[in-house]
Amino acid sequence: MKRLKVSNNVIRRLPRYLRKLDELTENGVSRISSFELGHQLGLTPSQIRQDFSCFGEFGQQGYGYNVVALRQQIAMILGMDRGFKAILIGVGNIGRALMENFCFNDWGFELAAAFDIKPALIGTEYKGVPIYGIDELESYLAEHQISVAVLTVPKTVAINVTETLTGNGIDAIWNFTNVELTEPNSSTIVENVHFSDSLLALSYYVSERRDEEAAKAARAEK
Amino acid sequence: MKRLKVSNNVIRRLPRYLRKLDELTENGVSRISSFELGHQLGLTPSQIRQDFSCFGEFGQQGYGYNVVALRQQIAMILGMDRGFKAILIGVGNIGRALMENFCFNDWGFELAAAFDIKPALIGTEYKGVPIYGIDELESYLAEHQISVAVLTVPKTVAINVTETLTGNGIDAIWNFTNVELTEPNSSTIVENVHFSDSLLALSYYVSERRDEEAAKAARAEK
DNA sequence: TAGATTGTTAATCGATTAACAATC
DNA sequence: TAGATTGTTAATCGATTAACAATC
Repeated sequence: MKRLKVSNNVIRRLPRYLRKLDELTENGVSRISSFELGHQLGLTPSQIRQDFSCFGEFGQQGYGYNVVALRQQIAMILGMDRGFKAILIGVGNIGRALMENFCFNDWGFELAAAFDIKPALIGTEYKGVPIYGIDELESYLAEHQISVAVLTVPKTVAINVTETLTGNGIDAIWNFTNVELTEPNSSTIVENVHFSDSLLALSYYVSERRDEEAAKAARAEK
Repeated sequence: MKRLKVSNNVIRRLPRYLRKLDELTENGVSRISSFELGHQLGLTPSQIRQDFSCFGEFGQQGYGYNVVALRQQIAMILGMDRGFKAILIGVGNIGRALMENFCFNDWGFELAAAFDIKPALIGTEYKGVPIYGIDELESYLAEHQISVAVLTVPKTVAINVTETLTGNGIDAIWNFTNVELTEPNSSTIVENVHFSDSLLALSYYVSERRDEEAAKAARAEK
């Protein structure tokens, strides 16, 4: 029953497998080998089999993997069947964009409530989700079993709100602010979505390519 | 002059260093050792010195690193001083949220234009950025030197738009759609922002913790 | 049965950590 | 000068890849 700790690298690949399997299902593919799956994802067949073997035996020799069954296993591993509840803090632009476009249900989450400080928003609903005042947050958390807080507040209040969240039984924070919340002391799980980090990595690779091209051109001129 | 290829892991840490250094500057800290920087970021001093040494010698024995100077070096490594231009495709909720909230300039980018298919938007401006029709995209790319396309279109048209982009000299795509664009054939740089992958990783870690707690409780009961 | 493909063990490769001489 | 801390080389650790017996 006791499973060896699975490395973060493996965990980060699981959602990609899930998306690919969904895509295969959509296209009517019902079985796939580690060779073909690896090819489509840019991974080696070995790695794929190693990854899966962290959690059990999902394939069949000589056949491969059943796409639907494998998808379901991975969904379970990721906890998509647990009905985790989430709340969203900060109904600004990013908050609204998430409420409108991101389908929490598709990934096994229920967005139960949102919180903001703006009086005009409090008491209203947005996309079927009730919006409460930020001062009601503490009592709300006491009365409801909430796992995840989606943090979409302005930078300036992020630390403050985080303290309220961690102090009142939130398991994890999905952090969209630019603030680094990963404190060494806290036991709260933090998942950062730092747009800027992503863009800067892109920027590096574009720069690198430009330099390579420039070097090539310089060599050609001589 | 020729630098050994730097690993992706190192590149992904650079933006974190940058943010931390900005925070230190804000707090009036002007010098820092690899020991202290590592402590604040949850990394070993060794790793930090190794990372920097991929790009040069930025510290001083017995002193540490000058926060402002180091920040500037990292910014250059990431290409933040190159004035890369970007365009945004798809002025929906996510697109608008980015245009409103994400400060491209802060990270060295200029958002030069946006494109959409909706007639009501075409010809207007949003946050100072002109919006053109999607049919003008090809001629626009021919006339302007654009490095990066921010892809915030609906899933259904993502592939189509991508082909236009890659076929007309775009270096990189910052992909906010749920579609996996990393084609094995294309040479375009793709940086994916998959919200769902991030949330599912979070979901896994919450599940794991819940299981641990349940196991603990079960043991205590015996 | 023969061919295909798994799950797993062993080998390789790469990334992180430790150690230390150099030097501010 | 003495203490601190770098940059770098060597040692360790972990992740990926290769190989292959098991078996559908």
